[in-house]
Amino acid sequence: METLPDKTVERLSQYRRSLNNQLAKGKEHIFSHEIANLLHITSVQVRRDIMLIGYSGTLRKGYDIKELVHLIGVILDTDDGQKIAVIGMGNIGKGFIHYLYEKRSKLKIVAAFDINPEKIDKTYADVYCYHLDKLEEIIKKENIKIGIITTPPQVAPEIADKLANAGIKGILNYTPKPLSVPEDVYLEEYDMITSLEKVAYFVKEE
Amino acid sequence: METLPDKTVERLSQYRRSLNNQLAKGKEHIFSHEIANLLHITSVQVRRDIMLIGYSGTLRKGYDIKELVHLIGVILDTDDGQKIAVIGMGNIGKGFIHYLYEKRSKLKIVAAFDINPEKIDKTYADVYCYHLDKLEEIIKKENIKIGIITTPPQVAPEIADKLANAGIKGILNYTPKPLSVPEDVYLEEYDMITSLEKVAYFVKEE
DNA sequence: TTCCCATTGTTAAAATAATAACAATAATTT
DNA sequence: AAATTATTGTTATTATTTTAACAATGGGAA
Ligand SMILES: NC(=O)c1ccc[n+]([C@@H]2O[C@H](COP(=O)([O-])OP(=O)(O)OC[C@H]3O[C@@H](n4cnc5c(N)ncnc54)[C@H](O)[C@@H]3O)[C@@H](O)[C@H]2O)c1
Ligand SMILES: NC(=O)c1ccc[n+]([C@@H]2O[C@H](COP(=O)([O-])OP(=O)(O)OC[C@H]3O[C@@H](n4cnc5c(N)ncnc54)[C@H](O)[C@@H]3O)[C@@H](O)[C@H]2O)c1
Repeated sequence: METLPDKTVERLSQYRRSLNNQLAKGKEHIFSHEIANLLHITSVQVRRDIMLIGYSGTLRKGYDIKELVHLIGVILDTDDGQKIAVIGMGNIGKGFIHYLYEKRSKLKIVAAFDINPEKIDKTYADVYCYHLDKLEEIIKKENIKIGIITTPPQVAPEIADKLANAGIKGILNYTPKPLSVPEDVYLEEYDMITSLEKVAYFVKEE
Repeated sequence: METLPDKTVERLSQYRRSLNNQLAKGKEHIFSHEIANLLHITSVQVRRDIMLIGYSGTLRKGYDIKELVHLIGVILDTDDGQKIAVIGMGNIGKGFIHYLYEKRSKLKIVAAFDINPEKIDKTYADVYCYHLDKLEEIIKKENIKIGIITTPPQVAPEIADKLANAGIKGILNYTPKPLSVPEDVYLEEYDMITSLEKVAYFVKEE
């Protein structure tokens, strides 16, 4: 399949979560406008996204939730599940690990790294925390493909370099420091302060 | 000023942070392409954003950093600084408070709320944590206008209702539960798993 | 049966955002 | 002093994303 629009990919992830909730409640079919209500978007957008991934519902009955969840899985997940490392076991890093723990996601955090002796050689929700020096070794051995950076911002560029060298193919950067990565590494950055200042701006404009 | 594009607002916040870094390094003027490099975007975009906020640099000398930072402040900040409350003092809530602590931002977290007795009636980086029951009272008394929700997802809708009732005008929702709010409340939602699945998708597509 | 109507799937249009193009101009070089 | 260069500011173009429009269809009602 040719690559899907950025925003559609984001929504698919959200559809899946909501759909799984509905499945858990015993619902088997769902209409586009129902999905739309759950996510507070429009039903047109839902239908369009579903069209783009090549699924068809049945008229008057809507979409088969199980089938749709499965298809989203085919699109978003890899066959073997992608392995993830977290670098920086502070508030955010730990939060992430605990959050993913017990989620039945195909995405698995398999290693954590830090430099603080109090944090390393311990296990957090089944994830072992290594010293940063072991980064390359473990990433290669485990064939980890994605890294989440939750260190202090100053060291983020250095961590990004190390990750790229070790063969990581995707980085999620939670520090407010913008990073440069080689062309073949996909980079997603998120800055909480930006979100907050955005809210503040639009509140002010009312 | 007519409202700026969404994305421009996000970038202004980022410009300001980078510009302050440069100021701290003793730099007084900066070119559009320098700002662009810091943020890994194009210089055209920088110039366009700066045009939109009505600032002019001087040819060959670039932008006066201090002036630009000041103007971004005029746009993003309110006169008195906006007050913020955090609901849910877990990993993310605490992280946020510590992060904003000692930042010289006009945005001030002035109260936290939780229901866990171990968390309440304590102070975290100068922010006092109240029992959730006090929410409406404190928000009204302190004239808090923005709420950050970092509770478990199940209770998020209930918290959002309480916030809206108490007169909050902007909500930043970090739980994966989509919320509904009254028309006059600005809502920004962010879901870490969505970011992660997005990275995973684009890594897979390579 | 025949007609309505809810709902999908798809194409078309509009809105938003990013990029390119380029004119203007002030500093620097020749 | 003329030409060159670096840089801004702005308009035009292109790309992406969202929204609207509507034809198709099959279930249920009359
Ligand atoms: N931490 C992450 O990396 C991560 C990732 C994805 C999503 N999330 C989401 O972010 C949210 C917060 O995550 P976290 O790791 O900080 O969770 P956490 O469990 O550490 O913290 C939640 C806090 O909310 C409090 N709380 C519970 N019910 C409450 C109520 N009714 N009113 C007020 N406070 C209440 C709890 O006492 C606790 O202090 C969760 O919704 C989680 O799903 C977190
Ligand atoms: N927590 C928030 O709400 C929030 C908000 C905005 C931005 N941020 C950013 O997110 C990032 C993480 O925030 P946090 O609150 O989890 O920070 P934190 O200070 O709690 O955790 C940082 C962790 O990184 C480790 N570390 C330091 N240097 C390291 C290195 N070279 N290699 C590996 N690990 C190293 C530290 O030992 C610590 O465990 C920071 O960049 C922060 O600026 C956080």
